[in-house]
Amino acid sequence: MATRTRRPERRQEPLSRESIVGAAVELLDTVGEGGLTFRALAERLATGPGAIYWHVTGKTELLAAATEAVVATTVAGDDTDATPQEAIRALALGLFDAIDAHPWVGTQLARTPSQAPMLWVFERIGRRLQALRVPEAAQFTAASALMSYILGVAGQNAANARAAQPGTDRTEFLDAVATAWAALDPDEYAFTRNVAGQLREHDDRAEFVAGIDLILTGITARR
Amino acid sequence: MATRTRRPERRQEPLSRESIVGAAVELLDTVGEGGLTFRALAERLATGPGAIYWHVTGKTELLAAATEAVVATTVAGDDTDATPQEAIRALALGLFDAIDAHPWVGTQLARTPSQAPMLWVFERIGRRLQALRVPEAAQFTAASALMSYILGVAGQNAANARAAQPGTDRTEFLDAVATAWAALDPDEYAFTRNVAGQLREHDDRAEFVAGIDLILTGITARR
DNA sequence: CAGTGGATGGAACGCCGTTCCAGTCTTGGG
DNA sequence: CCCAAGACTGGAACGGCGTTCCATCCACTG
Repeated sequence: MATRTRRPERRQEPLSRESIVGAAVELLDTVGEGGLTFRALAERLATGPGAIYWHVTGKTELLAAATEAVVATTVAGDDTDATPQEAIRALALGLFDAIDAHPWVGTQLARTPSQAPMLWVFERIGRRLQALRVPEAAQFTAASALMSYILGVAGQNAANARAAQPGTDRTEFLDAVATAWAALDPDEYAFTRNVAGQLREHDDRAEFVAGIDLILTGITARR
Repeated sequence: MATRTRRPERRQEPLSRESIVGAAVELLDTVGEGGLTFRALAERLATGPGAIYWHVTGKTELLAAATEAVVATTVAGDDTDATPQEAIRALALGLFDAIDAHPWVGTQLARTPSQAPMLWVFERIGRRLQALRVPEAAQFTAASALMSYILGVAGQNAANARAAQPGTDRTEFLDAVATAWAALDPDEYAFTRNVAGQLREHDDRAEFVAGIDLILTGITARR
């Protein structure tokens, strides 16, 4: 065995807010939203639950910090010389992809939207709307509508990820829902039955930008 | 005192799924989302937690049932001879008002949207889109976009209700946020600062239908 | 070299959803 | 008319959660 060369550091790597948030993100990604526990986190960090509270006030703040950590990397890409529409699409898609990779981010954003990350998004969207020459009086409405839509999709993606959690792959899941739709009562659910096929074959990402474009069209179509 | 005329019923009013769901709705309305507890529910129903499980499989189903109970009353109003746009607006507004009165419904809908209530809404919206002569291939996209937007607003309303919970009235709350926005860094948050005034003075309901109209405009604006 | 305070981590508290089960009441078949 | 069977009740208990408490430790400072 190795000789005890020096008295070991207090910890190999001291606890810190960043290390805790990092471990929380890993835990959320691997075990899911319900898997983030102060006990599990403590075990992963080789410490006790109490120590974590020295660096973080509670679970709410921890979740907010984890969300910020993920979103910060995706919103980083700044201005390009794209058209305002393209820039908004790109911004929204960045968020979409982040949520797709980390579904719990969707839950968190939809749950407490007035946090810092959505403020970043709101600001970026707003600037592009200004570039689109949206009248000042309509800017808040337009930006809010885009935000609401994005948050709605975020929540739904998170919900779908939650629902499909077992071994089932995404296609299976979609297929199951589409089949259930197709089996609905023909009188009461005529429309839903009718679009079951589109549900089965649709591409989430493409649908998402299509929705963004719908709103952008509405915004730019002067009445 | 009254004489014991007959042996008392097992309970004055027997437990039933409906009575349990009703009590759950009352609890959610009065004490909030965190106040719905099987113990609190049992106390309100003068029974023990175990008895509730005879009628309801668990908290998830209870929340779903409570949500359905509330939404069912609002989606009840059926077809009129309004234009499709007006009908969609009315449908969405009905949902909005229900969520405004019961913020926990917003949380629930945004959290598990593939449940029955949102299917009702989806169907109704879809039929109106058909009436609008939206091309079949675009119907799923259009209906989904409207749903996502509605769910996004639902989640935000619930979040705001959660955030403002103390004694603060809505105007105060909005004022506080608007003031915070106005105090942001002028370089990093130029747009947000700019619309802080619109945030302060906006009407949630009006903004909501404005967003619906934006999407409807996008849907009906053939490219 | 003493002591002071930032940092640690294990134990404990109170509450939750859920399960278990010993009972009670109702009912319908013999 | 009785009594087994089963629907239904409600209190106790289980395991796990977020959070708090606190005895302890280590790196500094004077």
